[in-house]
Amino acid sequence: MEHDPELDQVICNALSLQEDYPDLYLPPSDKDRNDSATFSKILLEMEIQRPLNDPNRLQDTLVEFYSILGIPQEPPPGNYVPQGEGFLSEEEMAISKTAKEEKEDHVPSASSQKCRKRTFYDKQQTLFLQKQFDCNPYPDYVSRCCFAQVTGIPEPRIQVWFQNRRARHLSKSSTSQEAGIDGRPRAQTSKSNGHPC
Amino acid sequence: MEHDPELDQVICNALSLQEDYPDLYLPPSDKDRNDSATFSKILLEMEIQRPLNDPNRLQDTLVEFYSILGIPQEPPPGNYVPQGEGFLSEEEMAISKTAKEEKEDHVPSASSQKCRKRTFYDKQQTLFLQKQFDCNPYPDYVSRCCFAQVTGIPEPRIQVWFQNRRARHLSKSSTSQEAGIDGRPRAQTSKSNGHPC
DNA sequence: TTGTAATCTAATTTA
DNA sequence: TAAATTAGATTACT
Repeated sequence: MEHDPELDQVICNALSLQEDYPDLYLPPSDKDRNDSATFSKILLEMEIQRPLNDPNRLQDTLVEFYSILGIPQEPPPGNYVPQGEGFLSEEEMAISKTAKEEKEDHVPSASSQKCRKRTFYDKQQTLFLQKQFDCNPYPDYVSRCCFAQVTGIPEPRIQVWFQNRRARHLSKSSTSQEAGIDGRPRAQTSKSNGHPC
Repeated sequence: MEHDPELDQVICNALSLQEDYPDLYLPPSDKDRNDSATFSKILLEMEIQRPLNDPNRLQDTLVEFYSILGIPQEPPPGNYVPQGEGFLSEEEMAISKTAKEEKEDHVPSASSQKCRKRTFYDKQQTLFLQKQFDCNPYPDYVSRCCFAQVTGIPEPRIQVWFQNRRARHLSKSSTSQEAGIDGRPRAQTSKSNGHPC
């Protein structure tokens, strides 16, 4: 078998997707996944490349395509209400309420949800991350993925957590002390700023 | 029913998690999800708060806990091999090979995977994002989620895409022209740098 | 080589 | 107080 760079690329993409979605680590329920893939494919292939910045129009479009695909739920991104009783079951009613209120607001571009909502981590998660931070304030991607697996916090959030933590902790220690932290001291002046790959 | 801020917080966390993992938009397969939740919970509750920076030790720990939970797969983050034939079925063998090679390398902290592997987007995805960018180079969280749904690209990746795109496109146009782009011109000097929430 | 995804710092805003 | 966002600079890889 020869080396196929195109296949390599496909694999890299797939792995990267996997790593963004730890759910894919689980035994897959293929039917659902294919539905999702089909959905995206149809949307893209029908070349909906008009600007989607009018949320109402996009909302309508999404609902339309979901109904074409025979998926009953309407898909408001950010407040979809799961039907099953797994994982989020206890919050279902409240989420439903939130979604309805959002609907009545009708102006998501206002103050209702410009930013991603702040995530709050519980004591165990914070403690865990702090321990890792004390050991190495610059965890690489693999480590971050490990932390994500253990804490249940998505890897991108963990990355942000470490960024913010470094901003607070390292700069403070560099002003008060000589930044004698294990791993790279790093925060020195403003040179060699890029990533350490 | 009274207002419960604690419940609100739980809901916010849940929504944020959902938004990081579009898979949760799908009809959930509850058993699998509970397995995952249980896994994380056990790991946290047994207070594995020792530093996880030795990947080999973590690897062993994860395998051990997976076996405790009766989950047969070993979970190397970044190169787990899915068993089903959905979504990634075509690449299974090749991914398996990659995972095995990674295993033999045994030194993930070297050059094998410090960074997240670069993701490549196909023409349609790029075209779609470019159209959105031309319309508004500062999509808010809701818009980014919409783009994520349509393109199948995870929201955090879309955020990075727009960051890089702004870095290239906006600064270039501001030097050559007067930055007369729709939406905020923004990139003017170096004041009011924070986020626009 | 060029283009682009990923990473970092520093400053900032919001809840 | 801390998570989220941005600009700007940099690095790695194709």
